[in-house]
Amino acid sequence: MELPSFDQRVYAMVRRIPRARLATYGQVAEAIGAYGCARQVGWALRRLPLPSPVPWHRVVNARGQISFTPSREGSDWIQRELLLAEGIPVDAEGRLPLGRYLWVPPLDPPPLG
DNA sequence: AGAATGACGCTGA
DNA sequence: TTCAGCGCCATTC
Repeated sequence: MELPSFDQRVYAMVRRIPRARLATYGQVAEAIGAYGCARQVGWALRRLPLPSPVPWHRVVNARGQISFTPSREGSDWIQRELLLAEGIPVDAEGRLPLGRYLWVPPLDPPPLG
């Protein structure tokens, strides 16, 4: 068996974000045991072929804002549309009420209860 | 190998 | 609250 790659772990974790909930890059990184690797999470999502079953649009930055950049070639605006479709209000600058929709990541399994 | 880049995050002004 | 600066680290050149 081959250990899951970093990308695979990111995708598996993002898949666990429920509909109409939001997570930050840092949150996802920490949840897969890669604290401090928020940027790598962004790259992993960037490599995701679209469309995808992975709810990548539910991941935003810690400032509660969609990360807009030309390098995304429009996926940032698609992200805004997908979030609106889930009922999450997003203003023209990509800002959203992160606190009200923040996802609670699964905690590390305790050693023995 | 060394430098630049970036879908990030925290701190201080 | 907004903004600049710095730390971060895999990827890319």
